[in-house]
Amino acid sequence: MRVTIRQVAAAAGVSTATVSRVLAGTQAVSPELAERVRQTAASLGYRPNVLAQGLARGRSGVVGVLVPNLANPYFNDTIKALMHSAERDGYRVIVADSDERRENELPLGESLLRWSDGLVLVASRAAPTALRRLVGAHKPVVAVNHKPKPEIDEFVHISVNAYTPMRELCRHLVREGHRRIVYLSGPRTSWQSQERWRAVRSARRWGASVSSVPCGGTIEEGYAAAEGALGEEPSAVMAFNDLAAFGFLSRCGELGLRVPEDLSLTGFDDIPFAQFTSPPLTTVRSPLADVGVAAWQAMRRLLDGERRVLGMMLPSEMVIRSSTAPPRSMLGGSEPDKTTPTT
Amino acid sequence: MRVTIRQVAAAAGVSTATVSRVLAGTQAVSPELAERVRQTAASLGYRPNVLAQGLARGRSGVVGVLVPNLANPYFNDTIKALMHSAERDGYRVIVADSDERRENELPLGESLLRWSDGLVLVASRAAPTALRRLVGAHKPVVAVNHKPKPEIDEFVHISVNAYTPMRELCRHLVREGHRRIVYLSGPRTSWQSQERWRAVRSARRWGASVSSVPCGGTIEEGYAAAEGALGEEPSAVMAFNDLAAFGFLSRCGELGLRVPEDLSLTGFDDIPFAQFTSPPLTTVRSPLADVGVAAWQAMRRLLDGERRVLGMMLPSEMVIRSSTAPPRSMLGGSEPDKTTPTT
DNA sequence: TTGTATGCGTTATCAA
DNA sequence: TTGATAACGCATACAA
Repeated sequence: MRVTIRQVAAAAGVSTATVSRVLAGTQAVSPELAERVRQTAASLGYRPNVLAQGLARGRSGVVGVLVPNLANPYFNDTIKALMHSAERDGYRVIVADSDERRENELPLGESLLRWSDGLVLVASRAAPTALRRLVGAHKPVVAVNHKPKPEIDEFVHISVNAYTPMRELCRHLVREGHRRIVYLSGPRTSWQSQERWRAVRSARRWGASVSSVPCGGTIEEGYAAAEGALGEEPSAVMAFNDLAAFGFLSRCGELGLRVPEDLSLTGFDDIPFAQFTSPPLTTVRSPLADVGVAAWQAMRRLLDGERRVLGMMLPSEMVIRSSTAPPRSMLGGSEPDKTTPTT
Repeated sequence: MRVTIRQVAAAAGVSTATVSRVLAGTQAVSPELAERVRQTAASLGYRPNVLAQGLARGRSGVVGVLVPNLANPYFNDTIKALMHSAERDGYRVIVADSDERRENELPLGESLLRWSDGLVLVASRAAPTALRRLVGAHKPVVAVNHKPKPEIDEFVHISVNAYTPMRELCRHLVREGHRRIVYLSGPRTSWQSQERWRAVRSARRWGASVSSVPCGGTIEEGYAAAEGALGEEPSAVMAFNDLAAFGFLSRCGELGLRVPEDLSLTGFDDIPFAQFTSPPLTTVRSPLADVGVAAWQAMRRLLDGERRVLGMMLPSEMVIRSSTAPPRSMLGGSEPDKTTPTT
């Protein structure tokens, strides 16, 4: 059996209470005693039993994180930042993966809450009733990139502002001459996808015709959605995220379509490999790590008992690379915007 | 406060012992009583406190997983499979990320072990002394893709046989006519990288000249290593993994080198996007999910107290796609690159 | 400042 | 089959 606090107390000739106080630093102990306790604890290699600590303290020192899909690089940076932030504060993270199935979220969330002091829901697609039950556990819940629900205001929202940069990106495309834009939509229940589509629709006011094609957020779905989207004969395609854009790009290559010569393409997130595709992807840079850090800070405050913890809307910005360019009609044709002609 | 076993016992008019027995199913209880207990437990929404359970049982129902880098897609599928397998057996997974720094492994591993009943080390680069300390906790340790250490045989190994398919891939390249092969090596302390390089070296017996260029396992490192590797004037480049291959490929595009016309390129792992690059990547398919499942099965057995749990060496296979082709020298013969100059 | 004693919520041992 | 009750290892209110 492992060495317990009792053995340390015995070896140091003090009570278990003193050992506990010294090691947790919760109360003042005379320097000599403290030193002696620390010495013997170290020499015995004593490690407090976290389960017993948790039981006695009423909190486990663990937080749960629920993501739709661990295999999506998009979530990795966020989780990583969250995890490291939590680690620095002495917390451990347990994670679960709902496999993009909203019906998994409630049971998994409840399971996580049994182990943890709080729950971080990333890009949750859970129904309001499910969320209500999760919140009902009376433990802090932080929602990342989740649609704000006025009717359940008991959790803190950390979100990325997708609308503004996405709209800016549309504006950019329109300025370059694109008039026919297709949006490859993400998971149906994804709030972020709705926001991005809302932004794309706004391009109508600049005179573009836009439509939405069901797709998803994976490489495979982007690949599969390509032909349908091309049927709409767009000059620019805006994918829900970089993964879908990448799958789409791959299919374009097979079909002999060149990007950006024949077609402009944009993604979203700016995951690490977005700048390494051929051509490098025009996209929107999501502050992935910042989101993780912000989520932890909010969680930390909630765990510390703060009443009003405010949510955040983090900014993101357009990143123009080489997968977008003026459409062919602009290049050949009647030479509309004469950028070069000096005469 | 949450509802405890005592309240359920009171409401059902039985002892806490009976409630525990019914819900855990550890001992026979008369059907009527059992039913009554179940009813009241359900109606009260009783959930056993996992911390108290863990303390009383002497095990937490949690296993720890330590990976070098959570952001590497390579690990995602493995972790995901491991996690889901563990979930099915009622276990939760806590994960930590060493950020590719071997000095982080010991502290993180020890931290994980405090919470968990066992530890899975994925692609560990820890020093033998560190491993010895981890094993010293007397909890099961499963090592995934770690160099077998004869001197510490107290943990079970689950590995992928990289040597055989990598060698086969070399043979394939040589048969296609490649005589000058460069290997982009992975992390220095990675056993898998050593195995793969050992396989590449074996190409010497087929008459090829091979050399190794320091690189790493990330897109960025593959990108950065490109120019140095090209300096060796190889006709084929074999990257440590798909990520490095992808970075390399990206740089080639910038330098105006076409793959596979000017240069053949291979990866390793067959991560999801390998088939979507342009051109699709020739690589070796690592059974990522299978590794996760096998690691859990081994861990499960160890947790159940089995004495001799055997390790496994999982096979992997070469996947030929379009990033490899016979070198130009084979195509043109004595007419090296007369593609344009007609005169 | 230090020690004593109780509680945290379950499981498991022992009697009945 | 069921019920008291002692662990499990630690934290803390209370006393000294």
